[in-house]
Amino acid sequence: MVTSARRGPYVCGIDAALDVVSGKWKGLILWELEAHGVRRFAELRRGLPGVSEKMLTQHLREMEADQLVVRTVYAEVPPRVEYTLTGHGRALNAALDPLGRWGMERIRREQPELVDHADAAAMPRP
Amino acid sequence: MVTSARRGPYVCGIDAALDVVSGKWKGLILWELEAHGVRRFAELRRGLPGVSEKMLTQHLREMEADQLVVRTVYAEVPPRVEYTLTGHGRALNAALDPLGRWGMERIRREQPELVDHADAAAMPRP
DNA sequence: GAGGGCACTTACCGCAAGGTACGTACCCCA
DNA sequence: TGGGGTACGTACCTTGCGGTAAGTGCCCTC
Repeated sequence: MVTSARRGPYVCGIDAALDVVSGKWKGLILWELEAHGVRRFAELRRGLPGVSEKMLTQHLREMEADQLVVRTVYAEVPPRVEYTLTGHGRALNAALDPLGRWGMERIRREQPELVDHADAAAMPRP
Repeated sequence: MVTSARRGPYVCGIDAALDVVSGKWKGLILWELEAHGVRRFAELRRGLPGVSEKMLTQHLREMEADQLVVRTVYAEVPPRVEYTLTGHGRALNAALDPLGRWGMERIRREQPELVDHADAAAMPRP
C-alpha cells in the first residue's frame, strides 16, 4: 500500500491539523460527508468531479487511519461500502469553518467575478 | 522566480485558504510573525529550525504576493529587511486558531508523550 | 452475450515541491 | 587576513503526490 508514514513529531497544532487535511481532495471529502451524513464510494466519486478512483480510495484509507471517517462494509453482492464522519471528523469540520470563511473573503476580494454566479455567500462552506 | 501560477478557480473557501497556507513552513512563519509582531529575515530563519534560506525567501515572497505579509527594506549596510503581518494575515491567523486547537487535541490523543515535556497546553498555539 | 455498475488494486509516469550547495556584495571584528 | 553576519539568487537533484490506464470478480439489465 502507499500510506506514507506521516505523523512525524509536530511542532504545533497547526502542523498536526494540516497534515491531516493536506491532500488534494481531503477538504472536499470532509465537506461531502458533512453535507450528506453517509455516502457510498460511487456517490463520493460523483460528488467530487475530477477525482480518480485511486486517489479517492487512498485518501479515504488515510482518513480512516486518522480516525476521521468510519468505513462500513456490507457483505452483499454487488459490494456496498458506506463512509461516515467520526466525532473527530465532525470536530475537524467545525474547526475548518472559520478558515473557510476567510477563504471566501479572499475569493471575494481577488476574484469577485467568480462569486455571484452561484451566490456563494448563501452556501455555508463550499 | 519560482512563484508557480496558483490561484486557480477555487471550489470553496477551504480551497482558497489551504492554497495560501500549504507549504511546509507557511504556518510556522505566520505564527512567528504573530508572536513577535515584526521579524527580520535572519530572526525568522533562527525561529524556524531546519528551514533552508531558499524556502524561507520563496515562502515569504508568495505570502507577500498573497498580501499576508509586508516586506520593508531599509537601504542600509548591512541590509535590513523586516517582515510584518498585514490585516489579512492576522485575520488568517485568527481563522487558523480553532484548527490549531483541534490539532493540539489530536496530538494529545495520539502522542501524549510529546505533550508534557513543554507544557504545550499553556502555549496558545505552537 | 455484451455492456455496465460496484469497489477497488496494481503498475507506471510526470512534474512540482522541497532540499543541497554554492555564489554575491558589502560590512564588522579579531 | 581571515572568519562571520545580512539577505538573498541560481543551479541541480531527489522525493513523492497525484494522474492515467488497465485488470478483477461478481452481478443485473438489455
